[in-house]
Amino acid sequence: MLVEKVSLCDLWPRSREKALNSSAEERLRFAETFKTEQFHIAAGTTFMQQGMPGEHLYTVLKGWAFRYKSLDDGRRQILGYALPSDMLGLQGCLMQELHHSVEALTDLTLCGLSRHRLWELYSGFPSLAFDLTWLAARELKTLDDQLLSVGQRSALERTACLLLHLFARAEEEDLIEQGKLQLPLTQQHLADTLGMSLVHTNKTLKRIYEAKAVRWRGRSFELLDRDALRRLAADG
Amino acid sequence: MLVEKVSLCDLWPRSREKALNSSAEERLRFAETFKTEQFHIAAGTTFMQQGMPGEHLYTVLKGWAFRYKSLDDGRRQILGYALPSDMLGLQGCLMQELHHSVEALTDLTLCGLSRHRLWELYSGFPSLAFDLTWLAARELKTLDDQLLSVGQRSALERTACLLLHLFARAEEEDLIEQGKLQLPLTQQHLADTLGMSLVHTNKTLKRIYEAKAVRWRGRSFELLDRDALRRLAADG
DNA sequence: CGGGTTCTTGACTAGTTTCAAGCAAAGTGG
DNA sequence: CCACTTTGCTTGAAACTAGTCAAGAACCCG
Repeated sequence: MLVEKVSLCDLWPRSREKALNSSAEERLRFAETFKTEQFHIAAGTTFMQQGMPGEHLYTVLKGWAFRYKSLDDGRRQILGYALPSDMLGLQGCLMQELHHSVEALTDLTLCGLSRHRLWELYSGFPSLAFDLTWLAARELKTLDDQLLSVGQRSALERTACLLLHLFARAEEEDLIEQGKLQLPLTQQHLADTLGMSLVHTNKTLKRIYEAKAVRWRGRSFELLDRDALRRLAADG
Repeated sequence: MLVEKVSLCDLWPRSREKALNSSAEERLRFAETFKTEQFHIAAGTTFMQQGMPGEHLYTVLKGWAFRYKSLDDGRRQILGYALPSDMLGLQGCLMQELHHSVEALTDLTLCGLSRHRLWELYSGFPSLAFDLTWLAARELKTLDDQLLSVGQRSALERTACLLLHLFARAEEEDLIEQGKLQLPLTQQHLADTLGMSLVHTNKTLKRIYEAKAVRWRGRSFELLDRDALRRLAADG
C-alpha cells in the first residue's frame, strides 16, 4: 500500500505553489533518521483532546478530521477540517497543553512525530522546518477567512463560502471523482462550523440547492455551478 | 533609547513560558549577521494591504496594530491585535500575496526582516526559527479562541471575553500602569472584532459597565473586577 | 469656539434561534 | 426478512437576539 511507504514529510510540499527550497535530499535524510510512526484511527474517534498534553505532531496521510473547541454547556465550534497534507497538533507540541480537540470524520491514517524530536527537525532539517511553517501559515490564512465569514457574512454567504472552500481544498488533494466528492459531514457539522443553528443551516442549504449550485445527497457532494455558488457567496 | 538597541529576535522569547532551547548565543550571532531595519509608522496608517506582496516579516517593538480583512461592500472583520513581541507578515512572506491588511492603532515601532532572508534564518538560526514557529502557534491559538467566541458566544459573553483577552495580553507586555491600560480602540473596533453592530456593542458595553466589571473612559481602561468579567464571559 | 469623531439612546425591523413535529434513510436484532 | 431504533433531514410557527435607522449628547482637536 502506498500509505506504508510515505513518511511525515512526503506530503508536506505537495500544496506549495512554489518551493522556496528544494528539500528532496533533506527529505530522504529525514526518512532515514526518523522512524516516524504511523497511526490508524477509526472514524468518530476523538484522538486529541482539549486540555491534554500534545505528544505528537501529525500529518494526515488519508482521511478527514476536524478540530473543534467546546464550551461547558455543550456548544461546539468547529475550527477547521484536516485533509491529507494537513498538519495537526503543532500548537499542542509547542505549548503545555492542547487548546482544541480533534475528531476523525473518516477512518484516518496519520504519520506522527514525537514532540521531543521537533527540535531535531528544526536543527537538522531546516527546509522541512520551513515547510512546516508554510503549513502553519496556510492554517492561519484559513482561520482568517473563516473568522471573516462568521463575523461579517450573512448565513447564505457564509454557507456558500464554506462549501466553496471545502470543495477547493478537496480538489487540491485530488479527492474529486467524476465531479463528485465523498463529503463525510452532516449538517450539524456545517452548522457548528458556521456558528449557526442546525435548522437555519438546513434552510440555507435549501436555498443553495434551489439555486442549482450544488447537489448533496448522502455523502455524495457535487458542485453543479461554481459561478452560481460564488455569486451566492459574494452577494448574500 | 531602548528601541534603538533591540533587534528582531530580542523580543520573541519573552512570552515563552519555557524555552525549549536557549537561543541567547544564537541571538547574538543573529544580531551581528542581520542588519535588521527599524520602521516607524504613524497611528492610523495602513502599512500592509490585502492583495499586495508581503516584503517583510515584522516584529512589533512598541505600539498597537490590528489585522483585518475587508469585503467589497465595506464590511470589515478585525482578525486580531498586535502588541509588542507579536509578529506580523509571516503569511505574506510565505505566500505570493497578503490576505489581510494591517493598520497602526498608535505610533508604531517595528523591526523588519526582508522575506528574502527568511530562509537564511531557518538554515542558520534554528532556535530563532523555532521561536518564530512558537509565535505562529500562539497566533493560531488566539484565532481559535476568537472563532469560538464569534461563532458560539452571545454578545455579552463575547465582549467580556475580548476585554479579558486584551487586558491579559497587555499584562504580559507590562502595559498596565496603576491598574490602568491605555487602550487605543474605539467601540467601532470592538464591534468589527466581535462581528457585531456598533449600536449593539455599545449597549453590551453598557451592561458590562453596570456590572462594575470595567471602567473605560476615553483611552483609559481599568479592570475593576476580573471575576465579575469572567462570570459575564462564561454565563452570558 | 466650531467641526468632526465617538458615544449613547429609543423605536422599529430583520435575521436567526428555539421549539415541535414528521419524515427518510440506514443500521440492528429477533 | 421485517419490525424497531437511531440518526439525520425537513418544515412551520413563535420567540428573541441583534441589526438598522435616526437623532442628540459628549468629547476632542485645531
